[in-house]
Amino acid sequence: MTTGIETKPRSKTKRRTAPKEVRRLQLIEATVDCIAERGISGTTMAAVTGRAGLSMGIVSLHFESKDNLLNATLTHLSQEVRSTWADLMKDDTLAPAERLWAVAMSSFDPRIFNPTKISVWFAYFGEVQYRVLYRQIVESFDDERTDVLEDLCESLNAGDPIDVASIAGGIESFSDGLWLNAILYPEKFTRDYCISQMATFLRATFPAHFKKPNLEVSA
Amino acid sequence: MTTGIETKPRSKTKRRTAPKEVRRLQLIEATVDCIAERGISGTTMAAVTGRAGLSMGIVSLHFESKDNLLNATLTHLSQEVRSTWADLMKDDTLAPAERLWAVAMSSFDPRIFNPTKISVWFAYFGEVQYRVLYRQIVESFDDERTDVLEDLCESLNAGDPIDVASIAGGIESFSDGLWLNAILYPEKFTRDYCISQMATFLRATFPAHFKKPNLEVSA
DNA sequence: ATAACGAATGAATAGTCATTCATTAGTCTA
DNA sequence: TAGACTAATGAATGACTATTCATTCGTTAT
Repeated sequence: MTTGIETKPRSKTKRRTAPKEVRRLQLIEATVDCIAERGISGTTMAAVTGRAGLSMGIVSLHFESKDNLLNATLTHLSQEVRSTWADLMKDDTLAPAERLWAVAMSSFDPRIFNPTKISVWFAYFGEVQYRVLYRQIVESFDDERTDVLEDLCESLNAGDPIDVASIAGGIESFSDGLWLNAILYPEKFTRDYCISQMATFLRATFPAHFKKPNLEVSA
Repeated sequence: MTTGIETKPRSKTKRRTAPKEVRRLQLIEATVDCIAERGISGTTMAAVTGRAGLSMGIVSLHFESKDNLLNATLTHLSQEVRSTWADLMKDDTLAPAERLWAVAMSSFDPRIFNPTKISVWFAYFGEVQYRVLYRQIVESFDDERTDVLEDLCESLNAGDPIDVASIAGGIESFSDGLWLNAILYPEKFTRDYCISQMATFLRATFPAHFKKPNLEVSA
């Protein structure tokens, strides 16, 4: 620890063995925090394991290598985003318009829409160009969401398939753009501001379904 | 060159001295290419200087340090984006609606909207959370564009100031989101697709000013 | 209680990289 | 052309980091 890396002081109790899944999650969460604080390249093994309160060798024990840990962390983030919208879809009392609204707004659920998580996402996006696996992981989860959005647009719109794909693409782009601005300009792009931006977007896109006294976000 | 780094073979002619500005630009351009290919952390001094056909020591001669080179590269990119829209504003024969259209569409000018440039932008965005200077550089150029967009919206809208800021924020977010998707999904988010997305957005936002047989992009 | 096993440790290793600076080469002046 | 000045070089240096593995420790079964 020659550098000024902030580490959670190792617990004074004797070391304990723990189930594989506990250790994996512990390391993934430490990785998320490290990336948010110092970026992917600043996320050294010493920093991750120190923050997790474990020893250096533990990563190869549970993930084989740093690369694997980084991949697992991205997969974990993707699953977290997926469950944020997919859980809402389980409620089958919702009308299609409400479902579309809920999925679109789920991007701003505080569990995933916060400075730490968003900055980790953009750390990965910054490497997507030359890390094939990162792109594949992100794509596999995004595809699923795109399909759901397209189906929902279809059921509202009865439009031709091309428009449906385009509208779904617009919703996703807009929400990605709001995420980026949320880390660039957190003062302006607060959660409430982003939600109201998305609301305006949805109302303009489906004026027949979303009226002025708008539906509320469920999250 | 123990790794497989691709370097432009050093020219066989004798080395030449060159004006400071030539060397600086040469190094900045090599840096852009390197970042697009291997990310910021993969952008080593050996990679940059090798690609520029120069020796390792040259960076400290012209930029003092790697950090300075990285800052200068981001500033260079920002200036390039700025001049892409600012040059269009020089044409004072354009009506406000045409000016707004032109500024919004300038994001997709091939000089700045291409895989190399966009991926370098996102490499920097990925570090913006913990590199104060990166955020400051981006912000200083963005503020200027936001002001211009707000003024143009104002002159179209005659709306209240809050709406104007919000609409400008929407245009910027949407264009950022299209950029991100352009590197994630280049097959779908082509230049033409992004332009048509932005056209739809502008028409929905200002139905009175942008009719179906829409204005053409000037770039 | 103790043996046996797997989890966890962390010092040592091997490698990478930014920076330095003594040296070399091109250019300009007198 | 000689001398002086500055641009450019690249080997050497020192700092940092992922990975390894012999050792230690905790837990479980007997």
